[in-house]
Amino acid sequence: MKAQNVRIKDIARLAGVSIGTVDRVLHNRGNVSPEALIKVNAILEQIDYKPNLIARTLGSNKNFRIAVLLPDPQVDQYWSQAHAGIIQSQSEWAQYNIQVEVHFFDLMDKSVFQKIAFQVDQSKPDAILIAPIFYHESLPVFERFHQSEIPFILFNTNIKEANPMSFIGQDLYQSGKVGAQLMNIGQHDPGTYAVLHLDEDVHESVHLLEKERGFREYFELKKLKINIIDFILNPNDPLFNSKLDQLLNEPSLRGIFVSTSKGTAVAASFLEKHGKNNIRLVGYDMLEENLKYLESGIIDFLINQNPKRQAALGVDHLANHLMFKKTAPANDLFPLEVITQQNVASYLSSGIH
Amino acid sequence: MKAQNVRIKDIARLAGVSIGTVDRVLHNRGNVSPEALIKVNAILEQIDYKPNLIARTLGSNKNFRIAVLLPDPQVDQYWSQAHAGIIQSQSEWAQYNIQVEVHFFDLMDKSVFQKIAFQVDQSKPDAILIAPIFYHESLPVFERFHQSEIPFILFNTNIKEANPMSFIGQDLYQSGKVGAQLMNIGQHDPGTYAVLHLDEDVHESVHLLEKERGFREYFELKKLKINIIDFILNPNDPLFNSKLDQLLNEPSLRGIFVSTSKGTAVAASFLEKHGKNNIRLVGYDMLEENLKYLESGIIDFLINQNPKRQAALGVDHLANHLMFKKTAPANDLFPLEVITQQNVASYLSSGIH
DNA sequence: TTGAAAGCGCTAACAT
DNA sequence: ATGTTAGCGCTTTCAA
Repeated sequence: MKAQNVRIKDIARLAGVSIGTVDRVLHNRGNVSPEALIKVNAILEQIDYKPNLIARTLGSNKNFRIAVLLPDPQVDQYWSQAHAGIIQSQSEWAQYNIQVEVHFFDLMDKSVFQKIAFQVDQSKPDAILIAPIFYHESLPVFERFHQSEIPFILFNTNIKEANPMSFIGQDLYQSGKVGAQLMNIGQHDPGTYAVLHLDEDVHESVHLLEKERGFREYFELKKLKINIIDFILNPNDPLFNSKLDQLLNEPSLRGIFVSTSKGTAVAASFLEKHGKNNIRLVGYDMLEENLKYLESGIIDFLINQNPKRQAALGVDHLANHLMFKKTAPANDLFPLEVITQQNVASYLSSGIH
Repeated sequence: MKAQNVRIKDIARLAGVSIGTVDRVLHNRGNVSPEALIKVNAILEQIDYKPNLIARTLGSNKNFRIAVLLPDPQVDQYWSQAHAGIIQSQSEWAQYNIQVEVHFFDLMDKSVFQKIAFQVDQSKPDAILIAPIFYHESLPVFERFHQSEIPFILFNTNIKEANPMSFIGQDLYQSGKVGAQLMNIGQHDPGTYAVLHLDEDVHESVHLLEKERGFREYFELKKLKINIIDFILNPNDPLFNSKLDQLLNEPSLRGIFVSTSKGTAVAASFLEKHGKNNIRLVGYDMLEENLKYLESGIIDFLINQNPKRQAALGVDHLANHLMFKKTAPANDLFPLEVITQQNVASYLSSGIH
């Protein structure tokens, strides 16, 4: 029942000053004479002082607000998984008097995004976690955050110009290379491969193309001469069905790589409809529909972006920053998890996901 | 700066008793009159009291000791990764006055294991984390732990009879099925597959055979008629080399599944020596040597058991149990992570691993 | 059986 | 500029 750490009180005694002075030195609060400063610093250099964070938290009895800006989880399961991550960390940090408030914006309405973001800024939260889906609309938002000196973390989508506290997400280029490798395993004869960007909007297209770049580069580096065709398709396009049908009738087609989570199930449904069992399908994320097609063998691989953990970690980083002054990594790049029929259950049951 | 939770003080005021009495009721410490009990419980039922764990920790200024029993990390990189996980959580919990002490035992010497385990038991730690490599030698150890009423968690190796607080690790049967699937992807013609259990000792053989069972079952369920041969080999066996050479000369050999992390590199070196590039190799864990062979393409897939996180999580569960009375899950089954040439970097760089 | 009070280590307001 | 003191919410001891 001992092995005590050094306390402020001890430092004060050793330096021959009061605990108030030590506290001032430790936090650079000023109002301390050069002599006192020297005495205290002398002790601090000899001794390994680790502040008791528990006591600090209790003593300073602070309340923090973390605002989260998230696409509406009602519309998209990917974002509802992210939301689940927020909910989780919300309850974890409640005991530290950190309030996590979520603000949704419509994936289809860019103007609303800015409006909400500015409102959030005006409400002066202590920190912000944001999924900046809309590139152009985000830039002025980041500008505001910086003006208001509110620390913020990006997740899911990286925007270099944002200059955030940190980014949480995956390396999309490398992600595309993983997709290509999964496509290539055990495929011996050359053929045609399709890269599909299926999305209602092109707002994410920059990022999606990054995946395609990785995908293509893989085959180039391996010096594999194959035929790659790409499509940027809006499922609401009247020509959508005919275009996909046409693609599937291509006899040399060996595999399809879909860059979006929602699009993965769409592509799978087409493969199923056409009864194409020998075309490899690689897509993204553990959405319910995707899991169904993984189970039935239509989808061969899913690359898991783990939105839940991304979101939860975002809140954690911010909370640790506010509460314990811990610095978050500038880039928290997530592993590129490969999900198959055989390991999917282990991912679903593990508490981490 | 508000949104306060209910405090003990509030409950005391509402119930018309002192905070001491409320505390006694909350912790069933007795010495409470029926009338007081009723009054306090009445309030507790109306109100959602969530104790401030920070304050509790500080108030009850306790010291806990967690003992970890681990194979010597000097000998085996797998265990040095586990050790790294311990080190990490050690520093995280230090601020809570929780001391994590590690005790190593020799992988080659079962008798030492028991001796050390009994010593640990006698030193009366508050909780124990143990990797029970030796099945028979472990049973009496668990017996002692139960007698001493020391809560303990198993990791890496599950022993049903141990009746521990929880087990942390992977589902080995399912792990074997993943191995089989990775072996099977894109393999069209039937052939011969080898399952290799390469280990200095047979102490883990029960568990290794569980992997083999999953491996075989995969092909049976898929109704794929292939030829599977298995070897239990000790690398120190004088016949070891010739046996492996013989295997590699089998022309119908399509793939090798190695059930141990160390054995994976051994098998890889043989494949390299024989210049066999078209034999698929699936093994375990991100040991340095394995990563080298993954890089060069000799190893096709690694299944990651994530010893570091297993160990760290073990300490976390115990610490949360002691500190915050949180109950750990009875089984914390880890995802069966698939590592390839293209996603290995993302695993290495992600802070989680 | 009960209430009062000291203390955990730190912060922050308040005298001096 | 410096020391003192009153909290933060809880545990634990000590009188009553």
